[in-house]
Amino acid sequence: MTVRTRFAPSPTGYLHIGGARTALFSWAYAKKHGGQFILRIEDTDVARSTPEAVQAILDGMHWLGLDYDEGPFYQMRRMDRYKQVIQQMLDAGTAYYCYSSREELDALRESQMQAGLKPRYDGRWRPETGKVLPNAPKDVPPVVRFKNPQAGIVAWDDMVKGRIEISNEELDDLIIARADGTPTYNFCVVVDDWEMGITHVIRGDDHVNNTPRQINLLKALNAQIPQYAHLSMILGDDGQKLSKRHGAVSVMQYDEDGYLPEAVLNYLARLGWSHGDDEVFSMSQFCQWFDLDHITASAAQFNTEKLNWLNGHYIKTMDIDKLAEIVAPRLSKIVALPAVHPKLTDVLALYRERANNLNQLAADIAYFFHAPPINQADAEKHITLEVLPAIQSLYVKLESCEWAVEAINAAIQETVAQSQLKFPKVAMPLRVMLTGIAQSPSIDAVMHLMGRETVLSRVGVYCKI
RNA sequence: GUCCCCAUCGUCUAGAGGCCUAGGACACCUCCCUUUCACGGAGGCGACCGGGGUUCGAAUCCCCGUGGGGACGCCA
Repeated sequence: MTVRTRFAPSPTGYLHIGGARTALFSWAYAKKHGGQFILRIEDTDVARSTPEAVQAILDGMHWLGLDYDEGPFYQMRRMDRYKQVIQQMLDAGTAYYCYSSREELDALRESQMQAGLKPRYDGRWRPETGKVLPNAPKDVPPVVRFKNPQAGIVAWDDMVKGRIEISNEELDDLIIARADGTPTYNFCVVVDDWEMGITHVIRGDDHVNNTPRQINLLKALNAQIPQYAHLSMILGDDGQKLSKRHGAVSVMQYDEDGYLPEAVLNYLARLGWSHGDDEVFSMSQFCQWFDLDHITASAAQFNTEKLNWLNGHYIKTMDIDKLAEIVAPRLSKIVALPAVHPKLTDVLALYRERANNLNQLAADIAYFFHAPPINQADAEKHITLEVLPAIQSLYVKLESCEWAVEAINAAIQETVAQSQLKFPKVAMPLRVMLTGIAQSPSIDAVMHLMGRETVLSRVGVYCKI
């Protein structure tokens, strides 16, 4: 039996970080076992589903590189099939019409809650041998309910949480078709998982409560029961549940915020799953290692600091040409590139070591491409009357020296010796003049890369007598 | 309220009864490297929720508490 997994988001919002991890684990599990990963869009909630959300999910999957073998399948396009199955169940007596109005149901729920009971449908329209049903009201379009077993237990061995048993007494007859005839979530999932041959359902643990209902439905349909693995949720950086206002941003927001998909993927893989002490690994390595035995059963808190560290790691180690490709558009947003400028890959070679964010990296190197604003505090601290004569004499040397790192360094050393200043006394003001701030890589390397013309023009500002 | 799930450093985690004086990573601190800031290197700080069992032996198994979370929709 080949493994078939699926990711089944409802298009009511972005692909957020929790959904992305669920997708990642499902994807990896299929890859690991040489099976198929299926994307299914659960869009039966017509009121809340939007094409924009569908696109956002597709974009997120694409950015992360989570490719699917089949799909995307849209549930709205399978309506006929669902209705067919509902009719079969009606005919087989495993489902029935219920004419209770919403108001009636609300009142029932209310009174049960008051009495300290779990709110459940009381089965007033459930046909039973020997039971006399009320007359169907003319003005209430009926819903279809599943005739859930009333005794016994439903149990499954969850691949993450272990054995879970629920008494059928806890369950009620869930609605599988609305009054307008459209099928509901639990029913569509069951039909789809069944007909798409899903062998492993890997999903968020907010679905644990749906599982016994789905298993009962599957049994009523004589369908194979898949394996279930329920992943615990991801909490925000502050330990709070992710929500619209609480960092539940789209994965695409991470792209916008300067993160590499490699870093996000690696981070997510390690959040709730482990392979001994391994922290940094590629997706192909992950797909070889991934299993359901090493998934943590408890919720995990998102940690941006660690993501930053991983992001830095991938920025430092990735192919430099590819890095340049990614940084270029971010740089363009900050500065218009001049006709003549240092090669981006050369600049990145000098700067990637100190970066852990693509946007920050682009901002940090912008001074190579335009005259930077000078930080006043840094200027006042380092560009002093005391050092100006030395800078002026260096300027003259730079006009004619060979334009190589060693030669530039020699010129600075010579200036240092002649002026009897310490090296930093000369290097720091240069930094500020050239980069605008007091921190940069080796000043000689920066100058070399920047080019003689730019260096002389930026230093020259301070050399007018 | 009812049902279900969860519980190791601040955070992510290793841990399948003796390998645990509880390991790694991020963060933090110190030192080294150094031409500033980073990077890198070497150290350091820091945890088994509480109580009972079971056992020669428990972070690991069981029970009870406590705390946290989820679910109880004609949402998914």
